[in-house]
Amino acid sequence: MKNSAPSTTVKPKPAKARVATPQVEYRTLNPTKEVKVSQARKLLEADILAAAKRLFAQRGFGGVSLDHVAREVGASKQNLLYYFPSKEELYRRVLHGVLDVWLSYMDALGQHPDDPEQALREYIAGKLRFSREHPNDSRVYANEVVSGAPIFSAEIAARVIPAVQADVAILNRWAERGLCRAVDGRHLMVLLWASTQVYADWASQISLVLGKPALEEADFAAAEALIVDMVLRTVLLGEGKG
Amino acid sequence: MKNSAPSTTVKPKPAKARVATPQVEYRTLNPTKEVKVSQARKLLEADILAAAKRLFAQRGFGGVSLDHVAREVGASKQNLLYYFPSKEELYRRVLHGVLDVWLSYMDALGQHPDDPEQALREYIAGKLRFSREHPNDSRVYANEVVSGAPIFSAEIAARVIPAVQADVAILNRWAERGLCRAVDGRHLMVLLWASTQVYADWASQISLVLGKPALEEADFAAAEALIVDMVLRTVLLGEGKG
DNA sequence: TATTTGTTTTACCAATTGGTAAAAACCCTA
DNA sequence: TAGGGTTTTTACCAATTGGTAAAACAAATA
Repeated sequence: MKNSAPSTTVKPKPAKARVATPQVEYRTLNPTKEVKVSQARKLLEADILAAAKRLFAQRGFGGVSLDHVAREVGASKQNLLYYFPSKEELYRRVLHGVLDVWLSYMDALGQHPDDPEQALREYIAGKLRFSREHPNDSRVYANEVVSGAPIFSAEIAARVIPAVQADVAILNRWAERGLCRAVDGRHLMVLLWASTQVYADWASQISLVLGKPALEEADFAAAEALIVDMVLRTVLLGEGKG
Repeated sequence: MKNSAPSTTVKPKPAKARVATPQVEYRTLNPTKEVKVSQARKLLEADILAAAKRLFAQRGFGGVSLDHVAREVGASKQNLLYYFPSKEELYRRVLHGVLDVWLSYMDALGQHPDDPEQALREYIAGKLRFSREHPNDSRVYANEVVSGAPIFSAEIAARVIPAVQADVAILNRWAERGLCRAVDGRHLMVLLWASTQVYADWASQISLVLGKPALEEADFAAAEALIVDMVLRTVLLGEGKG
């Protein structure tokens, strides 16, 4: 637990294999060395961000210490602070990346301007793919929003809200053109977020409900089928009332 | 900020007005004194639990310090530790209360064994009422589940899962009796939780979407209308396919 | 090779963390 | 009013927190 002896013991952990998503421009070089040394340093930054994301997802901002993040990547806290000047700045950087990913899975509605069914199918599929492929991004986002978005409400207002409004506008245009039923687009969007992201954020409880240790692809497929079914029944024109 | 001078300065804050939900048995006494003194002491415990719930909801387990909770109710940390022997025990007590409330809003399905429509309407209405009336309960629960339920997975498995299974069984029986369509009840329950609790957990973002500082009753009514509409279209027998 | 630049380590820091021990104050009842 | 139980305060504690300063080390460049 406590390795405070400063000078005698050498740190045994040799900076751990770097496996994080790079996001750093590669130069093609000598393939014998896995990555150029200067490159490896740049990678450390991405590595720190990845570890921080994982920890923030699990324990929230207040539940994570810089030392914890640093040890996770085999660096010292002071070394981490060389790359990120403060804990809040690190968190902000993580959130920024999360928001990028979040938004990148959200642009399906505009891809099919004349086909509500196809657009909604792809939107739901994309959002569920986000939950499956980036559960920690989803959880970091959820943590921040549940906390009242103390750090990121401005960025959400600037980047998420316009995207939502665009989607709502598309829904309204479809309704005007008689391509679909008129529903409250804002609440529909909320419902789509909720019902898809819950498969990342609540994975622990859902797997208890399903009686298996972790969610599998078939579970996501079943969720997708149900959500698509519900949404299309509601939004598409049909024999029903209203 | 720092009031570490121990002996000279007397704490100015005189233990703050107690307004928490009592949950403590009252004896009817002399109404001139608001509550009997010994009663007030019992109230402190409920007060601590209420403050802790609020803080845990906002900042998660790791983001809350005992000192913070204690100062919120005008007591000292050591005094708090007299009532709750450790931070984890305090958290556990809060979670326990939250789970009680959560479950108490979940028993609507069995109330109408022969009327799926009415049962589902009331279930959705009840869950949305929970989000409106107990947003912090919902957020504490969400925080714990997002974190992977490290403390409470056993209790969830013991109390929540059976309740869900009972509800799923009811849905299946309805389908067998031809009262409704056959859907995957487990995923339907997940969807119901997600789409109702999101109005507590994501209130900050939803109010941004709706362009108002806080959610109003009309917003919950609109949400209820949409969710009920979607669920009934999907679950009830109708003209549609499937 | 010398120097500059970029990176990491060592050594600190004050404040806060959860928690303990015991003295003091309070309250009720005999 | 004296005693006993309950509650609160005072006084500590070691460990951890986020963060700073500067020395030491490594890399690229002149």
